[in-house]
Amino acid sequence: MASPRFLSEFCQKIDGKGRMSIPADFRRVLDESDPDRPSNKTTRMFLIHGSHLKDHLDAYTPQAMDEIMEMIDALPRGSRKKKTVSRFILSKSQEVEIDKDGRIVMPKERRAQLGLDEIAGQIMMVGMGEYFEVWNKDVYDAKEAQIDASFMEEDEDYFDPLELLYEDHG
Amino acid sequence: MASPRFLSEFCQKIDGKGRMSIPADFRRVLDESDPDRPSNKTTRMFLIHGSHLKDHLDAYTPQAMDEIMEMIDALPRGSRKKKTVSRFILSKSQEVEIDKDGRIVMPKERRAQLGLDEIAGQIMMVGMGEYFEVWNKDVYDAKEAQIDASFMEEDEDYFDPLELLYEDHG
DNA sequence: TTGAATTCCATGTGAATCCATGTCATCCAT
DNA sequence: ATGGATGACATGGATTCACATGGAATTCAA
Repeated sequence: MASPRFLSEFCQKIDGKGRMSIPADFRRVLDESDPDRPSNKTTRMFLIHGSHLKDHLDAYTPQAMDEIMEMIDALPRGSRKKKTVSRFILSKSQEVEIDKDGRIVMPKERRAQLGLDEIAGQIMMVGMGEYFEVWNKDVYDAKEAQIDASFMEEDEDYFDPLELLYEDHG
Repeated sequence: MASPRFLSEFCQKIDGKGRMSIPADFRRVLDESDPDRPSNKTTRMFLIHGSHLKDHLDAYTPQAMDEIMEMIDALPRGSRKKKTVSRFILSKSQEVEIDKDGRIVMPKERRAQLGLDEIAGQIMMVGMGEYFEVWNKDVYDAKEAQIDASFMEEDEDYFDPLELLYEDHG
């Protein structure tokens, strides 16, 4: 993957109709990752909400989603593995379009899942390189505090995630 | 790493809008580390602010950041390690551009984090070889005094950091 | 026909850009 | 050596523009 990556975090509002802006930085990544998209077509992305993700969604570029789907295709028909992956990924994915104002409409069921049903709230979008995560901001804040705490107590006074890249096993 | 390194410390002002000059010495390192950058594009750098850094930021060249990101790319999709590193590094990184006056705008949340919200203050930039650190000057001064003191008491009357380079395990 | 979803337009805020000033070191000519 | 010119660099102000977001208008579906 030499394409641009999703970096940083962005907090956006979601209104009662489920409309939310995709951060301009993320939009650029989505656009650039789909270079031969005809100019009359809008930018698209894929939302995954398999139960393994629990309390958030993953958002992928069409390109990355293609790669994943091709890897699934390559698994033998009828295999348990293929069925499991298909169940968790394919059946739990949906495509959404970005309108000319840079917004998507979050599907109703997703809003309910994130605890945003019928109310306007705050969405946190979290860059994870090849994809980004979509969270209810309140949930994310809590989760993050919890993760930070666990790493900090584990490693006492010193912890640097870069060191993980040089460990043998993980 | 054969590229030029970030050396020395520099103190600069940051204004109410978050604008701050990157020291000319550091700018040269950034420029030289990105030799095939098209001349129409401005110099860039990456700021990392993961919670492991606590009270400061790390600033990387695009080149160094690419190396890190490629190591992350190489990890398998869905693996715990990839997710952990992505969460601590990628979601806590942002690209900033250096304008033609040699300045960046420090993002608002970073200013808040460093305790520079809404006020003009002093920034300390500290060369660390491959990257440099960005501190609120007041915080840095305090921290440095504290670090110096701790090493001196720990090792009584003798301490030389160069010796660390020859220890077996660290 | 009525509610829901989609498209279009309006606007305020913050970011990017342009221009101007001041300061300091270096170089050159006197 | 001295004084002045030159240029690099840091920094301040002002203007322009992009973006997020709210609301209205229009289309679609039941």
